[in-house]
Amino acid sequence: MRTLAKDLEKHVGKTITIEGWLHKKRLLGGLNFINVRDRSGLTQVLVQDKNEIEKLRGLQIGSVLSVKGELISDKRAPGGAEIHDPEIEVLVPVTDEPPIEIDKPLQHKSENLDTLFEHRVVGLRNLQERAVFDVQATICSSLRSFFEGREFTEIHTPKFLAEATEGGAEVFTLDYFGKTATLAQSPQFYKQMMVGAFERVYEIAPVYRAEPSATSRHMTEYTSIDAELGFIDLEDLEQLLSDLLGRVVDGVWDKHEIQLKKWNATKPLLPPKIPVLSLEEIHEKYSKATGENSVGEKDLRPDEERWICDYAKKNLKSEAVFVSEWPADEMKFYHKKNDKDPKLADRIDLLFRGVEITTGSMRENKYEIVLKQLKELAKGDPTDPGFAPLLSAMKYGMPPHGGFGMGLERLTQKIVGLSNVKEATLFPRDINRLTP
RNA sequence: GGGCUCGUAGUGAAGUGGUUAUCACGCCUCCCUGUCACGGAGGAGAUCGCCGGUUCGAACCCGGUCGAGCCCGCCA
Repeated sequence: MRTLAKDLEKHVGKTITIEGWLHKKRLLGGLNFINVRDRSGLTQVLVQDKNEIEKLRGLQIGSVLSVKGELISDKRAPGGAEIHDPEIEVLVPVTDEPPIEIDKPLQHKSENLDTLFEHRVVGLRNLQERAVFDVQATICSSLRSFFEGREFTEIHTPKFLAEATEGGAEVFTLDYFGKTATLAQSPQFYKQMMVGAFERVYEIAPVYRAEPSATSRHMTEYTSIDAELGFIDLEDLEQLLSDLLGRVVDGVWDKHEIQLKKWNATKPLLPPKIPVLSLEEIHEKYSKATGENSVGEKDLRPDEERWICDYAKKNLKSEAVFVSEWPADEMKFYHKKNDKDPKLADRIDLLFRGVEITTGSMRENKYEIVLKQLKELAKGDPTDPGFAPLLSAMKYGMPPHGGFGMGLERLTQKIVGLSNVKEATLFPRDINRLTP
């Protein structure tokens, strides 16, 4: 019967067996300490018997062990208890030195990220590396519980698509039994169509972008958190996102506070309602403060995104900020124009700690208008099998609806405080990397 | 797609023209009875990314090439 590191306190005084990976050796001569890692943490073992310590000679960190012995309470031991007089069985000996250190924090300098990713398989055994993905898993479970609590249905949409796309981002094309298929750059059309069936849907799944972007915030494959819901307006969407981000941050800090401290992460300042600033308002503030003139530009510069987040943290007590009032002539065909000012689109971007993590919008739900916008804005053919199903959903009754897409890795990156989105990605894919 | 920067033991770094290429971590051997970034002594490990050029002499200067990073554009 195997005991896990997290359950040690229940077994003090008993003989137990632990199984896991050799994580650290500290050989002092007569007294020798080894740490064994399992899924729940580390267990310290005190080895004094020369024959037992001899079994570990030449064994590298990562060797798989089974250790049987008496669990003794001792306040000098990390965790308050340790195994004494062990009988060690080496299940899998490892003799090759690991290519990357796994028993102390790794450096994350940007120049050396390549090494980190090249040896990801072994590097993730490092507890501090792994913590990033424990946090990411909690982000996902918090999201699922948030969405379930609000009666969203989780859906799974296809990633192979016919050629027509929403425009904007570049798409990958591939041979599909003689036809050309594309990889989904977002579940946009599908989640909208499913509002007609479920009213509220969400999906957490990979999307693919063929943009030749080599930056610290772009990848060719990333995980998109997509949600779409009917019978709402733009303010409802803002409040939903405010609640969601707050819930995720609370969930993560409740569960991983100790690990986050090791990353020097601080809990983000987030008010119950994230402040909203218009695009033009931000341009004006930025231009006035920096002397760089961005007034009239149809998007935010990366530097502007960083600047306005600093501004919001200092002046609005929020490390997230919504950007509203985007120009309608730059919008996607499925976006909805503002009722009062048709020069504007009902779109909001969510900036968090200097980077855009979300784009959300109200969608045009009237069949004739979507049809018109498709032709004019996307130069799309309504009979194209890529567009026809969406139009069909509109034709047969779609309520006012809206939704958003959020980058899971960017969110993880900003919560942990990493400088490159790839550090928050298990096996990153970018224009230069397809392995491991 | 444009611009800038960087490739030196397994890992991270120092070395800006002079012949045995330096340091730290890791690894190996020995010593060490409370370690927890253990400590001490010794040792192994590098055709200085690759190709060519300049030079009496190149890790260092020049050209090319391959690889990587950052910024911009674009996006989540």
